[in-house]
Amino acid sequence: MSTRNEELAALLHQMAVMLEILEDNDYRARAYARAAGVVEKLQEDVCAVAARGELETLPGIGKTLARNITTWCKQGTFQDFEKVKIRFPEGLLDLIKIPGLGPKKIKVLYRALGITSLGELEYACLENRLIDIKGFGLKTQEKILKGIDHLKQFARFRLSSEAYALAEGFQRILRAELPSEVEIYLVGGLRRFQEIASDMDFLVICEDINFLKRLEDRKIISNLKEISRNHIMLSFDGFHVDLFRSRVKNNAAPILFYTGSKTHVEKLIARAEKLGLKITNEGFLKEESFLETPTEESCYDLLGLPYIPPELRESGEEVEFAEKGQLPQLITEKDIRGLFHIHTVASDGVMDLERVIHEAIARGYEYIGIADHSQSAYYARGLTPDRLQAQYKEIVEMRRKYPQVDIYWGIESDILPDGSLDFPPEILERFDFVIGSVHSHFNMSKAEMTDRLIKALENPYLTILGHPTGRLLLGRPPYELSMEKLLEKAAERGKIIELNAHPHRLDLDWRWCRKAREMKIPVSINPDAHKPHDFDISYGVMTARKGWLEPRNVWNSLNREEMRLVMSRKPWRGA
DNA sequence: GCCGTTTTCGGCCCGACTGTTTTCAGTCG
Repeated sequence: MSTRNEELAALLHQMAVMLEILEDNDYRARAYARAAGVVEKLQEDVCAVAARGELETLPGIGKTLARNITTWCKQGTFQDFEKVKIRFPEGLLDLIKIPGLGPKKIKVLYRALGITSLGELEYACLENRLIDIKGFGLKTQEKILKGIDHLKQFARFRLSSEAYALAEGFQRILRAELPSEVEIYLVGGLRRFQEIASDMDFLVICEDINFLKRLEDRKIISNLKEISRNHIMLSFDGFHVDLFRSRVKNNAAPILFYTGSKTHVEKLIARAEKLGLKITNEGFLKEESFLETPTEESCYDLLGLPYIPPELRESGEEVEFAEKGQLPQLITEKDIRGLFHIHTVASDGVMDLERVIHEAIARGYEYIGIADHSQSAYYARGLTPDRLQAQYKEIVEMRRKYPQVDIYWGIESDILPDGSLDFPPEILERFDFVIGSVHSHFNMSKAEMTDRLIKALENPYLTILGHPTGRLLLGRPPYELSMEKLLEKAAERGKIIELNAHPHRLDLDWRWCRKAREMKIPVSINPDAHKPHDFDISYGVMTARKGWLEPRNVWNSLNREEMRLVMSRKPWRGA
């Protein structure tokens, strides 16, 4: 599936939302939504199908959609879309981000109150204008206000994946603009791999900063502000940028200084003092003269410390570990030998089983674990027992066809509100592994949710606890639970905890990874893959690194033979 | 807008929860 399919799917989806709000025929909207899903799941390039004139053979795509898609392939848009877009107030789409507001309610707000943006909606709420509308009330109004507040609070934040993409784009532009000898470095929290970012920091080593004015004139950047001689603020693509400047070439001290964290640097400064050294944002000084610090390694070397990777530079504790020579040997992507938690078209993935296998082989993995949704996850076409049987047959066939990779058969089983898994033991027993995940009933009390998950961990068939906190970064807060109690139970029962590598989740949080490591609970870095791109687990690995994890702490760093052995013994089932 | 026929139009994915109602519509996973 190409990105072109994703692009078209996004456009069709937007069309569906706009139609649902503007028009009264929901089914026209639904047809576009359905088509979006079909295009997204399509295994080949949609425009190749269009070129063959075979679009109408796809389910949910008739004459009109076939014509529109064909036009889109040639022109990047189609007339029906443009017509609707002209009639649709731009700011209205933002409203869908507010929890509890769907197309129906937005339609009412638009028609009854003429609301077309978040700002207008907030104002209407503050004037109590929502409570009189049919279907709305005080609670809804308060919930909306809370949602707007939440959005505003997080509006300046980006997922790390998005922030890195922006940082790369910004660096590319600077490189094109600047003479080749100018050095540009990403520093700050983003370099230390925080899971969400409110800004990005760069260090530029150069004399002349007039290039920034030129970029502002060309509207590539905006809000240019000189805070001090060596600190400039600006906006790039709506994202806040702090640009620090240094003039000394081949000097890594400012890189270290601006990468932080503040606590980390303070610890280094304190250590330097004891050694008769001084650290500033300009360099390392001994008796008022600068020392050579061409690399960060040389900086740490002057302090008698081994190199500390940026992602570890947080609380300052890492400096003490470095002093004792006890820094972790951090996991790398190369250490990951196989992937679990992969969805296929059998539930809500877009890849068929064979496509998944090709992807895994192409990426050099030694084993994979298929885990589609279970029967309760109706919205995700969760597998029923009879469909499981069909999948098993397919797995057996693929094992024969692709002996170069080990294929494990698993399930992502819903953890039901009472803590039970979604299939009886006689079915669960047949899987090589079982991931248990919460997908519904999030609003339980802390005690209830903890009990629910503990009961799931007590189930002998559960192998991995999936996305343990359920958080969606910048989207949904984690559910209330006692992570300490969960980890204790996991340790007691030999269970594995997932580190969901999806950039929206990164769950287990890196702060808990360290705890899991201390408790010797294996962490599995899982892609939760629904499409080929999701096989990229780099953000999961970075989270693991930030959580001090070493290869020995990570379950899927086991090699093929080691994994075979574990799978044959299934220690999580107990004695 | 699509589909499957009862060929020319009516029906179109589940279930729990919430907040609104006073029996249900909208949202969410």
